[in-house]
Amino acid sequence: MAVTLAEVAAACNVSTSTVSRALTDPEKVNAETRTRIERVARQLGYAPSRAGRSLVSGRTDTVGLVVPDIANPFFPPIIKSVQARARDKRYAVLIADTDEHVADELELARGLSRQVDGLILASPRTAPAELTRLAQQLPVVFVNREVEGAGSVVIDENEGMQEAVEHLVSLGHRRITYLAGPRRSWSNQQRRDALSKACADNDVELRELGPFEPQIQAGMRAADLLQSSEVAAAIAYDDLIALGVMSRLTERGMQVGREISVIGIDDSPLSTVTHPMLTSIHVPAAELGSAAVDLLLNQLHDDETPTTTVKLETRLVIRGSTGIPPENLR
Amino acid sequence: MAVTLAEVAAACNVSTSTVSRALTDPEKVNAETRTRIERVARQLGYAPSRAGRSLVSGRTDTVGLVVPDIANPFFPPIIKSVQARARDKRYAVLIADTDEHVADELELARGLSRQVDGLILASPRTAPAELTRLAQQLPVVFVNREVEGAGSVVIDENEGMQEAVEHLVSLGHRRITYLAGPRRSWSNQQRRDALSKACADNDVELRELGPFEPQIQAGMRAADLLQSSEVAAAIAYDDLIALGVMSRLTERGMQVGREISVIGIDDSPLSTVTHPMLTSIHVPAAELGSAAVDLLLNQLHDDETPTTTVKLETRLVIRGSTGIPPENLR
DNA sequence: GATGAGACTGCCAACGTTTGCAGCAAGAGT
DNA sequence: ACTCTTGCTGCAAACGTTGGCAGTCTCATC
Repeated sequence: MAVTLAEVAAACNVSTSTVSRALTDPEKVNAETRTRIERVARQLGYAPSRAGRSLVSGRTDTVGLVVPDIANPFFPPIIKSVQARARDKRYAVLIADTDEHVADELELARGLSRQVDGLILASPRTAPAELTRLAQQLPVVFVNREVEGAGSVVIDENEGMQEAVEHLVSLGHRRITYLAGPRRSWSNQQRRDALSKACADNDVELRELGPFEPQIQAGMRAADLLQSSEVAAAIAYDDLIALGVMSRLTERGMQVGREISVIGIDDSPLSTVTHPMLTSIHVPAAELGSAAVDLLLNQLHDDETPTTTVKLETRLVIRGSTGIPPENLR
Repeated sequence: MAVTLAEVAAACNVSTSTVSRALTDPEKVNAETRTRIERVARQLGYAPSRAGRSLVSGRTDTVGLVVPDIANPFFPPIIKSVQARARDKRYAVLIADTDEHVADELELARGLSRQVDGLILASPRTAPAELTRLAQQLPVVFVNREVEGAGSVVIDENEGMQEAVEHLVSLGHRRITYLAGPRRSWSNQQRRDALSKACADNDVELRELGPFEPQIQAGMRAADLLQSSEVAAAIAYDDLIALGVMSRLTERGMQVGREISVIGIDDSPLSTVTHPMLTSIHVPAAELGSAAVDLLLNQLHDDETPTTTVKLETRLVIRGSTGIPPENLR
């Protein structure tokens, strides 16, 4: 079916080795024959067989990417940047979606691990011990999670949270409710801690509702809880929950940004489709992806680079969903 | 590094052939040795090398999927269902994102074609001749586009459009503006034709604005055009444009669903986050994906099955973004 | 003219798997 | 006791690529 080295070799009256060298190690072969081989190869439409190459090299030139939910708008930018960076470096990307199903996560990663050189796990929720074990079996980089003995790219939500709390305080809020993400989520812990610290620093009372799955529906559920507990300011685990909250509250006649302030996290493109637009803590999603690829590829090529953690900054993006609290709730 | 057939064979005192057979053709080997081999293989954590297998079989057990934009909420459900179905059938999925860059589309597909058994192209915008040519080189299934000589899964927007127009007419609209998608998009043509027919059937005047890229920003641009041309009812090429329109109009103080009616197409999850919620023509995205995989796998296994076109139905989902037009615009 | 160096190329083994073919042993039928 | 079948297993080739090693040829040097 496909054109092989042997066919090119035959057409050029040289051996397969020479063709192979001409195409991968151009200096090692006579300039004249090289150009001839290159011409014929192009003419015949030769493309090296990945399988053949992979068999002898032991590499697949493919990386795996496991995400919890492609439909969550937080991930597509990450996926895109992973793909773009990988493509630059001549790597293909195999993607798996766990559908937020924690139990499948490890299984999918293991399945992928057989056909890739390295793995990127985005926002994994599997137990730390398992992840460490996985990272011992092949190069793995974690996004949005720090794992012992493996490379990680994480975000530092402290600044963003600090800014968010200060923003609310400056508007007159003294009480903030956190709409928690999944109970065992690492980033939920990070965000809660960051918020907790920011609240303590600013002498703000912190309450919590949840946990909620990072989905719009869950946010709608959160909205009803919020409404019945007379909350004036809420920071959600992520934009999806925040958007669900806004949608539901607006539907029920509340004026978001006046009667209640809502802040999301991720600053996904959706933040701008609602009215008012969602104030959100910006997360540099594209950089998360490319940094992860860089880390992984370093680990693949430069034998044993230390497993570092890259930390990216966050900042608050103020839009219309936050405002001065009503008098009775200050 | 990885456990090979040979190691399992050595541990069992049999030949590699026997191990291979025991694991792939269980009936061909003695029950006793088979169970022994299976046990040892599991114990050693043996997993067949895809490269080795691929080399002899000529197959990769991988399918490629090319989408225009992962971040467009229309595609994630398709991607998910493609992955799910492929996984059921023991296929891996390689994904490429063209970033709406038409020129890259073919290049990405060709790149992928070297490492997959078949290809699924979602909403491609490449010229028909090129697509036909591609389909001659390897099995390809097109989603949201009909191509000569290749399998296709498309949607029939006629019913949905008919329902949409009837819905608007029943509310009192006599004029509809179509917010066109990309000029050379096949599905834009389909949608425009379906709308055109529905309008003719219902004696409604049809106008058009555009083209617009399927992005929220473009929708915002469309909103300003709409506002300056006193339109009371608009049907957008897709939800993203519709959402951008709504967002921008609301921001500028217009009451969507009262002063102006907006209808989207795709019925993406985002339709419910806005206020009012977006009336949209529902497209069975999940079925698009799984049908595409089924078609492709048929093509891969049952030698030469006829290249059929699967057509899926659409229907209108009425929400709050449509309503009775203001008196002066009837 | 013998020797050496250097440039280039071919041979061959190896990667891990599958599979046609042949070999072998055991049992059945005559 | 002989053949024939049946059931199981091993041998070896093949898939396409790479790379170590050795071979050939040319040319310069002494």
